Amino acid sequence: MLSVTNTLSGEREAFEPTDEEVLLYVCGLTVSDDAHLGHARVWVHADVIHRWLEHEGYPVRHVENFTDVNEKIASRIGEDELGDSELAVARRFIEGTIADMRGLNLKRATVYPRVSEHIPEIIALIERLIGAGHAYETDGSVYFDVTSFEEYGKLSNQRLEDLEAQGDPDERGEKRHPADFALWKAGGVSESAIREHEKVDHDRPPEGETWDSPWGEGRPGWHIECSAMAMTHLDETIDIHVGGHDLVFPHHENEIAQSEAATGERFAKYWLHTGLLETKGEKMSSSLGNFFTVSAALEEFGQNVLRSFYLSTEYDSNQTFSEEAIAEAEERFERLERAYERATEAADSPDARTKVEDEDLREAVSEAREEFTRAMNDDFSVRPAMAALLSLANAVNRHVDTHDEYDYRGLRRAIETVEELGEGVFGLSFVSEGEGRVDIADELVELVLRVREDEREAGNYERADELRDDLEALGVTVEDEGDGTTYRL
RNA sequence: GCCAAGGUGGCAGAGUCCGGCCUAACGCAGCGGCCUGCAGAGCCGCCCAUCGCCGGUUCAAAUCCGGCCCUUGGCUCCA
Repeated sequence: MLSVTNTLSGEREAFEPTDEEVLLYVCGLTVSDDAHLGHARVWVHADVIHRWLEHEGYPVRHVENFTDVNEKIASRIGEDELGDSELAVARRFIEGTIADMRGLNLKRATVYPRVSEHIPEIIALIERLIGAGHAYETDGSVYFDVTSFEEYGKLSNQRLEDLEAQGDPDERGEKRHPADFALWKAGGVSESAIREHEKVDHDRPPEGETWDSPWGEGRPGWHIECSAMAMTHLDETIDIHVGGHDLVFPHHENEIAQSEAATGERFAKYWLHTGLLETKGEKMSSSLGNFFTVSAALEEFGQNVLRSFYLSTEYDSNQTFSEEAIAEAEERFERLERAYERATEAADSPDARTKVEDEDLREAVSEAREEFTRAMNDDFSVRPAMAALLSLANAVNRHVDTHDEYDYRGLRRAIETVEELGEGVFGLSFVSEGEGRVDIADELVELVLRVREDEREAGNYERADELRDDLEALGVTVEDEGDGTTYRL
């Protein structure tokens, strides 16, 4: 039923996990800075994929790594209050990232492995590669020999000759082939990381971590960690590997090479790559400095609006971040939320009858479920799935608008559908955020509304409108209905 | 230069794999009506699309084939 677009084949393929449990690996963050909205885009889409798989009855084992050993992290040692060691700096950003993830209402991964805690596994994998003749040691560093893996380039459709031609001879150093990549790097952090470090005011040298290995003191290369951690926490063959499009080459290409060279097994069955987030035609990235951090965005827009924003484009397309796009995402979410609230209120009201049956409403519910399922099974097509929920919202509104007595069962089905799909699969939540404060706020708002009602009854509409405007300025939207006044925080 | 993805209404964005239900979804913006003291929300309706360009296949193409133009991403740390 479910089909996914596999970067490896470039085609849509039927999804068939190896075992009952789906093994999902998400290429996580290098924690050298606060996470930005581009990272969150991957998280939310991976989260929806995870949720949909579970909804369809697949148990999911979800592994998402934190890269806590990296030159960039080391270069920030001693900066501000970040910490006085590479791992301390990393820990500080991991904490922030976990908070961001919670703020976005992501389902927890099964494991969040860290590179620094998998050095023995990494070393073992490198030894295995050397033993199999796929890697060589020079001066305490170990490189993967790309010419030893005949399928090298199969993910990104690169040919070794092309890669060789474009390689800068000066950068080749001790590598046999320009595309060879480091599995293990001798010594501490590089010169460039030290220079980067010295640009800022520091009181300590950028002493990155080093570990003992059969080749002497050193640090793991960038790509090997993912292979080692995926194999440790999942298996030698995983089902789904998710990551940003910018990782296809060289990162994922190298992961395939080193993993498959070592095990002789296919590393990942399905490679899913998420599109990048852009601002004004440029990708959002730490190095370009054009980013919006997740925590700032959560503060400003809230988790529902952000999720709604990400869900307005398919996972594999690029998306542009703009104020207008956020505003539209907010409208979409609120349209759904209002309908949900209306349905709840109508179902709970005395006008709801179990003997009333509105065929249109009930049909709309089953159509929405069918369409949502069809869309999600078609490579997680989130946008048409959202359209299905919005069509259901329309049917709910129409039902409530045109009936004096409500179809209780029909409304319940609509509510359950929105809860199951909108909340359960899309991870939206149709309750006011910050519920803790709502209790007293509610009473205060109601108090003001009673005053306003008196003014209205007395015909003092000017005064009533003033009160409404003042409430609006505080973030409370007041709406008069035929049978009373409602408000939203 | 090499590799990949994409060009659909004012905006955004499905549909393209499996040609016809596409007279092109959902939404935002705009316009009209209903409702309403007004506004908002909601409902109903409308406006806006030679589906990048050229050629081909076909009874039939946004969808298939060929060529061209343009945009974005990767080839260096990157989600």
